[in-house]
Amino acid sequence: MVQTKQSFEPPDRPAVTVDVVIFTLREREVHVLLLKRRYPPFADQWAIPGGFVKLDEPLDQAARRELEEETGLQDVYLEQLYTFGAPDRDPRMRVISVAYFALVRADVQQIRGSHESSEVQWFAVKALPQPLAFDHDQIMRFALDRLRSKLEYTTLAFQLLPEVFTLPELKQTYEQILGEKELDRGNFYRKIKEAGVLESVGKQRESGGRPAALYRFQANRRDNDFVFRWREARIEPRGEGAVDDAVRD
Amino acid sequence: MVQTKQSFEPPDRPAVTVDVVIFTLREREVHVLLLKRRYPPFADQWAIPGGFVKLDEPLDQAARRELEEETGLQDVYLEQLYTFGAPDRDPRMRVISVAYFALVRADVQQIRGSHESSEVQWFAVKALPQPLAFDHDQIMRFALDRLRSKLEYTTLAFQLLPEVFTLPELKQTYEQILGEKELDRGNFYRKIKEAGVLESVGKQRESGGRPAALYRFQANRRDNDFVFRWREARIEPRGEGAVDDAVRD
DNA sequence: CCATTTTGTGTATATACGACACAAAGACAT
DNA sequence: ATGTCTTTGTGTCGTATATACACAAAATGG
Repeated sequence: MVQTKQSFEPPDRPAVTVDVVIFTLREREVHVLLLKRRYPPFADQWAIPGGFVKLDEPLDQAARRELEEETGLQDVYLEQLYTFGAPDRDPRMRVISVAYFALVRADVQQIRGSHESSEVQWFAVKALPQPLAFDHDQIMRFALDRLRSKLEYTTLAFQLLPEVFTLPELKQTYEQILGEKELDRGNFYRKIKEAGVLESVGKQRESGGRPAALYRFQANRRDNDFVFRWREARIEPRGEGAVDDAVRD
Repeated sequence: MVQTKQSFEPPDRPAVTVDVVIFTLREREVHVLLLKRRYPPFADQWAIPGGFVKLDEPLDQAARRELEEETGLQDVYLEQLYTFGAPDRDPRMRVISVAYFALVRADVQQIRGSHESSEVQWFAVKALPQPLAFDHDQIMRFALDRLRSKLEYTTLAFQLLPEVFTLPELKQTYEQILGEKELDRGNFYRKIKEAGVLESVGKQRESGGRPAALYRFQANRRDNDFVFRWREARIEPRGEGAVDDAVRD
């Protein structure tokens, strides 16, 4: 496939990697998966999993491969986040990183440890080790911002919950991601039910007080004409344009 | 800077380019800048301007360089769009393209023709030549989707208009980008004025009927805490997740 | 000076939002 | 049993916001 042609001789090439911010829900809190680096640079610091893109490999396939290597998970929600390319972000060489974020369900927890690095560990996003290696603090901020903002108008939260869940669990997930503020139960329930994306599973489950009804996300709704806006606990709308300004990438 | 280190020998590297979708307003319509390719592949087809990223060059600086080379413009709004990396998107070799979109003001029209390609031309987005070279049709769809969706909650439209403009012009710009449907004048005026981002310039200008008042965008509002939602002419919310699905990149 | 065109403003109705009260369903203790 | 406690679920009410639409204002031209 690589064939030299007239007037198409690219200069020295940067390396290209994918990094994947993997979110999940553990004990009702949002967590991300980090690896501890064994060698310099940034030895003994925590980093987002990632690796080189193979020459004939699509970008999101590379992201899925990394995800699978680190967690053993397949078929998770994956979305490209942003591409980071500051010339000095890796001191060894020019590395351009296409960052992704992934959401894995709370009930599929057969996460296997990785072989490559000394340690793999879930961290609550509220208690991340800092600083992370490379520019991964910045990537993490991007991922969290995106997750928060998309939560306001998509069904992303369902990707984090187990197959079957209760409304209090769903509500708590929203609160976790959006911030501290507690959402109003009545308004939340009404809005989510009016959206018509929930399917009752009839059963119940105990949790201290009155049992909560179980629901399942309407999987058949492949027509994603669904918009679920949540404004009550609005986070400061630091628009992406401003973010970009801050990147100076 | 490039130094070989232990256990960090990347495989053959893909080439990395930046492509820039450049939007402007010409005769009240949204246009994009395209180049006609002189050589294969895709000879004589139209393409989005772009080029290789230099080894020590930040990504958005590369995008600004391409933009400047093609249009002579500086200090325009620029935002990273998405990174396209399908292995076969360029038949010659593996090329990963970081796409950007730019908004240039209508009044700064000293666009100089390019030297590199045979032709440079503005096209109305409603009358694009098709198909474009490479996967540029897809990139164009992405850019338009992003422009539309960001128009609902940011001040992006002002980046397309000249320094001083009228409310009918602003309204028409929104209509152009959002689609066909005509927005309600009363509601639009009220909303935009309540947002408090307009500064009256007092003067007037003729246009057939009653003269329209002139306004300037409040530049001092660098604090982008401003949110301008427009819902009336809601476009089908094909969320980015769905878009990603469609990419299969 | 009256018709026409386009800009600008006001109003009325419907819908959505946010705060809050209260009922329902279990567990547990007395 | 009965009452208290806790959490879930539903209803309501005032307010804000959105949308549709009417009408006034400022020019132009016969």
